[in-house]
Amino acid sequence: MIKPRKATIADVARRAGVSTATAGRVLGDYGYSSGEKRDLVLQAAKDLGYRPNQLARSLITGRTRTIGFVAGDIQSPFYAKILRGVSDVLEREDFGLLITNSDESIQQEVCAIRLLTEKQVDGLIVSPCDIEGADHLRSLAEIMPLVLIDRMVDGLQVDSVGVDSVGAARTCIARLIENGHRRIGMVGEFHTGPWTSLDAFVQMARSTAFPNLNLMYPSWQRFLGYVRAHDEAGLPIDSSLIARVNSYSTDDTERAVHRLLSVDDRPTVLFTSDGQMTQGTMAALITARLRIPEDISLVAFDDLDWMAFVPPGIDAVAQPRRKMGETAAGMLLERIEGLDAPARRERLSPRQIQRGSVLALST
Amino acid sequence: MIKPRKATIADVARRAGVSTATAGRVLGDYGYSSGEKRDLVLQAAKDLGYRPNQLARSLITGRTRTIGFVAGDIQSPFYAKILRGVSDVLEREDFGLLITNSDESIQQEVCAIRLLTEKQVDGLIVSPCDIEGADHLRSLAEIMPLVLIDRMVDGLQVDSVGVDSVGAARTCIARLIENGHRRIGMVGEFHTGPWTSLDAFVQMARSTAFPNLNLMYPSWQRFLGYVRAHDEAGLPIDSSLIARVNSYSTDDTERAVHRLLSVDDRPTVLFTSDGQMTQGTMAALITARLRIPEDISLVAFDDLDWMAFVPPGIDAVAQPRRKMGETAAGMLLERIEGLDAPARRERLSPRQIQRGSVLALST
DNA sequence: ATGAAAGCGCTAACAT
DNA sequence: ATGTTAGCGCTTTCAT
Repeated sequence: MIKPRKATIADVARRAGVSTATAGRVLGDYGYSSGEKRDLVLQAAKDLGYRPNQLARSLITGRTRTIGFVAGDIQSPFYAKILRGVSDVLEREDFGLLITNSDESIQQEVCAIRLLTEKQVDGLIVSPCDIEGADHLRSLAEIMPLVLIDRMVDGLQVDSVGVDSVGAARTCIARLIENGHRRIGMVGEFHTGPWTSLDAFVQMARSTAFPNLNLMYPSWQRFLGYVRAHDEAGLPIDSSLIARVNSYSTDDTERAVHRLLSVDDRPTVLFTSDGQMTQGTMAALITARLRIPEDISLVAFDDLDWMAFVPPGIDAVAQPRRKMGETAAGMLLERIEGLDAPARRERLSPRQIQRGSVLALST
Repeated sequence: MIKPRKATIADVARRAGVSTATAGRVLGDYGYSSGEKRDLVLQAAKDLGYRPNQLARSLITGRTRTIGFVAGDIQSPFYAKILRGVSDVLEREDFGLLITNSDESIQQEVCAIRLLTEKQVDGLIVSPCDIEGADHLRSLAEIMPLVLIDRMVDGLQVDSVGVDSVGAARTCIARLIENGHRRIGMVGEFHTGPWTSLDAFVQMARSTAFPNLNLMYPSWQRFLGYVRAHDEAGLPIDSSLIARVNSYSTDDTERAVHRLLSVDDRPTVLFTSDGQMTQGTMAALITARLRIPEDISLVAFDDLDWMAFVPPGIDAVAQPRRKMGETAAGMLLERIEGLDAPARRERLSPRQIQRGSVLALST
């Protein structure tokens, strides 16, 4: 591999018989330039196969036309779809996209952000792994535009995009109740968050002085929707119906679901709080040889590719993931362009998809 | 958002009472420095909250510690998993990852590569959308390390990673034949490639002067495996059993499969050539109300998350996607470190997973 | 071991 | 409209 020294603006200028400034002006498309010199420079650039060095340009302008994305795990369909939306918007604007995984670890998140800022990205989209104590995000927001996705952070006034988890879960659970379900199981990742017990959370959910909904993890928000729907229907909350999974692992989820199903009066339907939980739950139902919806009904938060095939089709709350990515990228670009406005909260509405995995119970 | 001017090496040097060269040496960890000055500089850097500007460093060293990845579509599980593997290896080496989508369009691929090279990436991993006429890749390979993934390019001597598609398909089809299947349908994306008709391909597959296997699209390679298995078993090839889909669209695939199933003597088993084809095929089978494996058997190339749940579990040829990404990234980093060796072809072996979607036919 | 100075490739004042 | 010059923040000779 021979690396021929690449042509610089000085080379082009020399060949065109103009100054570097003029060459820069036509090549960089800024400032004045006459048609004559213009052609000269363009021709010279072509002859030499000139390619601009964005690094040099960025060093001086202070802008890289590159943004960073810190995802939980880019291989999960949730982030992969979001990433696609982000990427589409950026491509249109000729921006680059640097990606990293946090694996839900605050240390990795900090490292990822340091890497990205040192590479001088113009802005960052982060799906923060902690909604509190995120001091690094607070100081980050002071030095560059930041958009949060999926989760918000306490006391951080920056743009963010997410979905109306509480409302969507409420609607979803309300339908189950209308269909005669009374023992509604839920499978969620409740490892994180300030509430030690689910009952404590339920207590608080019913008090008037409830903390800002946005400051809860999505799974807690979905649980809140679950509680709200029950309260509205006058149904009690039985916390033995909630499988509290302590990780995003499929195996842990499967085990938790098995425990949930092994009780005397097992739930007639299961509601899962996200894609990971849904996969573990499906695995558990298959192992337990339970048919959907004859033996047990199922509704999932987050729609996945296979839900349309798996007979009889799995009902889902579909999050507009690609749109979330597009929105986040759009907001970030506006900030990068200099938009000075109060922090915006974009709350997209999930779509309820019914396919036949919920049995109507005759009560 | 107030942007306090960021501390530079000059600021640190001034505060520490040393020259910028010395400050640079300790901060950049190169050259000599005495313990005394060292502490001074480190302390000053800490006080000022100094963060190096990698851009400036890169401009001078000519290396950005960033590589680019041109995928077909990052939201597909295939690329998303590969990307994760790439990302893991890079993270360990403190490299950044810029990603782009080609959407299987040569124009977009060219644009993506231009964007990435202008940002001065140290190397590129590309899943090329065309295996011939890829001049831009040839000239790219002359100026920076390049690793190809999933597909190779005619006449391009660079490192590449893929799987043994021919062998894996052959093994897979051979098992179907052993199980008594005689009418084996295949669903593949055969839009691209030099062969106008499947029969012409089969002719060539049987001739001794066969072109380099690596210079075929994966779906053609898989079809070759299909042909080989048939030839070995002395079974004729009936091209009416091959659904030739002309895009990666699920709808097109579904239609093609419906046509395949509407013939008098329809196939007893379907073999799909990749994840996209599998999804379309599943949708078609559900619509046609065919049960797996009672009414029709199914084997898929590429294992997807849901294949373990969908009763009775879908048999699959599992590609080590994450490993493919790790391997590609590893090879690229070696080249970036200066490795000078002939082009390497890494061919990973897929794993055959049997779950129960193939019925043993009594013949 | 340290400092002075040059310069990576480009843009941005400032002249003219 | 064009050229001259001075950097952006850092690394890298080359002296000392």
